[in-house]
Amino acid sequence: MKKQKISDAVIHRLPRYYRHLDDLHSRGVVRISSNLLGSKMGITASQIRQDLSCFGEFGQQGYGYNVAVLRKEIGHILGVENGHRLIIIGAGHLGHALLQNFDFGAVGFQIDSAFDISPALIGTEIRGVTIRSMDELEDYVAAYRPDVAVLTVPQAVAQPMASRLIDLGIRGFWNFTNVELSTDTPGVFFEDVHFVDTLLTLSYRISRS
Amino acid sequence: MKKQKISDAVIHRLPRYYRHLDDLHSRGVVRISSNLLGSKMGITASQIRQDLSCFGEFGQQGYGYNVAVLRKEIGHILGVENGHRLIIIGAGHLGHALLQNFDFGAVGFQIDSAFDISPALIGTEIRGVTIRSMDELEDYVAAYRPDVAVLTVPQAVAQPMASRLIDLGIRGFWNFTNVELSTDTPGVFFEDVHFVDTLLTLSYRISRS
DNA sequence: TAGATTGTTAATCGATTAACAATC
DNA sequence: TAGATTGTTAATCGATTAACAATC
Repeated sequence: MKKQKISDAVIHRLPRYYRHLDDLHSRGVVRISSNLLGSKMGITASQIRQDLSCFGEFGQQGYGYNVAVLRKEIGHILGVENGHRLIIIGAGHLGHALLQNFDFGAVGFQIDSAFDISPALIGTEIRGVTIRSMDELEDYVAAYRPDVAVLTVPQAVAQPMASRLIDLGIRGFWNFTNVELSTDTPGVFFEDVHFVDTLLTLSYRISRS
Repeated sequence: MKKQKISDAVIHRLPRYYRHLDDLHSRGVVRISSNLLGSKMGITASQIRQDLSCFGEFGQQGYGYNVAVLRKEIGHILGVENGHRLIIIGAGHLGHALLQNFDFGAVGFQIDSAFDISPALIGTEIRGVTIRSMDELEDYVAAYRPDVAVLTVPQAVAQPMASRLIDLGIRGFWNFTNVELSTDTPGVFFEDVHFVDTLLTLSYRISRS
């Protein structure tokens, strides 16, 4: 096991490993070799072994990997057991859709609360999550200390809202606003879901084939 | 200008260039050097010039790049002028949110129609787009030949639905199902929006800081 | 034991950065 | 003209793949 800095390339493959192992696990597969997993995922066995070696030794010569064990280990590396707590900022159509469809629990997140400015939404409840007024944000975060904010607000208020939340101690942003956010505060992470970028990539590919 | 194969790394930076140039353009900036654009985007000037050289010569020595021109050129490379046509498969919460919030026109896409199986939705209209029954899919696609399908259906029906659409001639999938799709048909592209993966990446980062 | 498959080191490949002549 | 900045070639860096001894 090397303990050098983990590259972004490796980090971005971890969730994919987790997803595939979860799939194998739920289908009752007990063991898998790097070779088999690689062909299932369309990458080389070498890369899988190289990636995993950044974090430890999870396999066994002549046998391969125990699916349940490896799934658990990668889950641990990703922090799915840490019980991160999350608030949703903006309960419009997208926030609503995430609340309704997305299985936060399956990846170890717990939805604490949602916030919006619309009087029509405040006080209502979606899937057991109460929508609160943005005015309560300061008090709420101070009291319950959530870790992550899901940002689904209009572009114009994205950066000010992020800054406000960072001041309150939020350290992770799942950012759906299509605005690139920034901060001077160290230890704050932005994970952007840029819908536009992926659709443009698709446009590029179908335009030249 | 080199005309070798364009790497994925370059392709994935193109939408980002486009987004930043669009921003500069809308703010009235007329010219920009690779150096300035690089510091705005957090990448090196060298990389920008190297990337652009894959597609042509868009700058001028001693001057830099004309923002409007470069924006248009990259838009052209991405195919935003091609008027791609798109159908939405699954008009649940997520499909609904995309219809309501996402500016397809800004990236050169036109929403043709949406499809669902829910009788409560069929026949209704969202932002001028009619929701049709899935039963009409074959006739509709045969008649209007859309290019791309947005897939927001339950996981269980994702692959069969994709296969059905591929048989009808759909060549691009904007895939929100969290299922990895596949096909034997050449010239079909999948662009996945894996919510789970990005949230897990965020979990990883906040777990070790 | 023999076969299989790991973890790791070395080799290769590709992507990023640096340097600089060309030229606006 | 002099200064600025490109496009491109060369150098460096990092990531992927191959190879193989270790060993279950």
